[in-house]
Amino acid sequence: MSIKSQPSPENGVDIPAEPGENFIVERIYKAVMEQRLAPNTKLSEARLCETFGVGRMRVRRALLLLSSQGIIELHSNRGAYVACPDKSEAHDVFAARMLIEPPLVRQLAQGAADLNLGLLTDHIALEDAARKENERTEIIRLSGEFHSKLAQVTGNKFISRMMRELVTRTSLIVGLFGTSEHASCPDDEHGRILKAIQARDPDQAEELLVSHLNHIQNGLDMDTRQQPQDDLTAILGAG
Amino acid sequence: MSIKSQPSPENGVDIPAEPGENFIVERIYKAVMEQRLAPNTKLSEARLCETFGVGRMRVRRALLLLSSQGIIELHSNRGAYVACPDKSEAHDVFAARMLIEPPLVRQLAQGAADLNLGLLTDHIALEDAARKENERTEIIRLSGEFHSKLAQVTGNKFISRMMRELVTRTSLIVGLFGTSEHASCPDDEHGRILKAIQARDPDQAEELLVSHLNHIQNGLDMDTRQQPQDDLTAILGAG
DNA sequence: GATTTCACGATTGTTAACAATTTTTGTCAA
DNA sequence: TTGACAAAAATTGTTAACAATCGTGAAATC
Repeated sequence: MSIKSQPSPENGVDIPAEPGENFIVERIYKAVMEQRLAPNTKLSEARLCETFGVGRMRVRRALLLLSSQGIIELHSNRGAYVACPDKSEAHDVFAARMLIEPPLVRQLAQGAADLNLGLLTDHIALEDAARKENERTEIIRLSGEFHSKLAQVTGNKFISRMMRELVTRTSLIVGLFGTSEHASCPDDEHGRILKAIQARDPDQAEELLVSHLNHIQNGLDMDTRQQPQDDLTAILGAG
Repeated sequence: MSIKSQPSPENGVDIPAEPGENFIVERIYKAVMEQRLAPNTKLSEARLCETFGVGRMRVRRALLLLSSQGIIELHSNRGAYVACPDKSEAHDVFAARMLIEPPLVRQLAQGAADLNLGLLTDHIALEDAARKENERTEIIRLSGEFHSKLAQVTGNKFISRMMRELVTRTSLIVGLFGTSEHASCPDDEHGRILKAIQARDPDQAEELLVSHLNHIQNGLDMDTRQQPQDDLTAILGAG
């Protein structure tokens, strides 16, 4: 909301003078998306204050926003913890995605010519590059972002928000229950979905997407869990 | 989040000792849903403080939450205003609903037998009653809530949240651009949709829903606007 | 040795005063 | 009357001190 958080031009150093709450939200959001912040990790106010060099008010506002997005959970008098979806929530997330994404890609495949599919082709390129370089966190983040960008090309901000939330949640779930390393988004399925969209083939696009989502689900084992991280500054400071 | 906001048992009076931020959020949310709070109405902190008998902190937290749900907008140093969707946003809302709701009712019509459709039948009864009594605000609110409840019967909290947000936004839009009085949700279309669901007829359910949404859209005139309300205490105090 | 109790430290929740900004009001001149 | 300008009032943003709560660990008791 406020504009102060931008790095001011007269500021010689690269460090922004005053990170706004949006900055903090984005930083934590990104860390969660890249699975650098494990579920159940505690986010203490004091820690975040010194990490971002900000007063407690900003941190608290950021935490409230994050909790309203379901990224963290606030326990009264006990602090903020990275959300830790259970089996039932995981089921709901995939059910919601199965409901929304098929008609979404179908619509894209039928879509008007003025759709900016370049966003997606560029993204696939990024994914390929990251896979070649074997950059784990980058691969994970881009894997999720592809689905967000599917929504973005509709240009509809509500659809984008919904998908963003579902994808974030999925990232938490995969981090919690994922088994094999490549489970997040196998091979080049994204590329094939995009090709089906470009070929204006709604049926195939939908089919590819559905089996893609199934692959992700099948890579989950609902009985294994990770333990919480703890060195926040290292995790949030650089990213 | 906190539990304090419940009216305590030992409290003889009906007035809750300390309304939590959830209470404030719900109250304002409801006022918006019933179109008692017009778009662009200013919600000043001091006003809300005395209306709810609460400190400024609670009010600010509530406003932040409401803004994250898109119900109000926060302008830096200028305060909070009830969201005022423009033509483009209105288009996006209906596009999003057209994407989500058809597969949703389709799924309900195909749905497992354990779905709690009683929630919907009860709701239709309430709508009929309100229509008979000619209670304007009640009719408006129930009209929107029907669609929220469609999502609720899936038992999926993500789908419910999405629909709730879209329905709220729709209420703002209808309030802003709606022309005729009965435009909100014509006749007994909800009842017929429910019947199609009960009859396990996905095609008809979807068709009825799509035409229903079209009716709502057709009742809008994107060139007329209402002016802001101002007596907050009267509006929020009783509802 | 195990369990309960209590007190301390650490963390979160709240309040009130202060600072900064915007909006309004009043004045003066054209 | 209208417009610009300046002071004042009202409103929002921020900070820091204070209060309340929770977790931990030591001491005491069984």
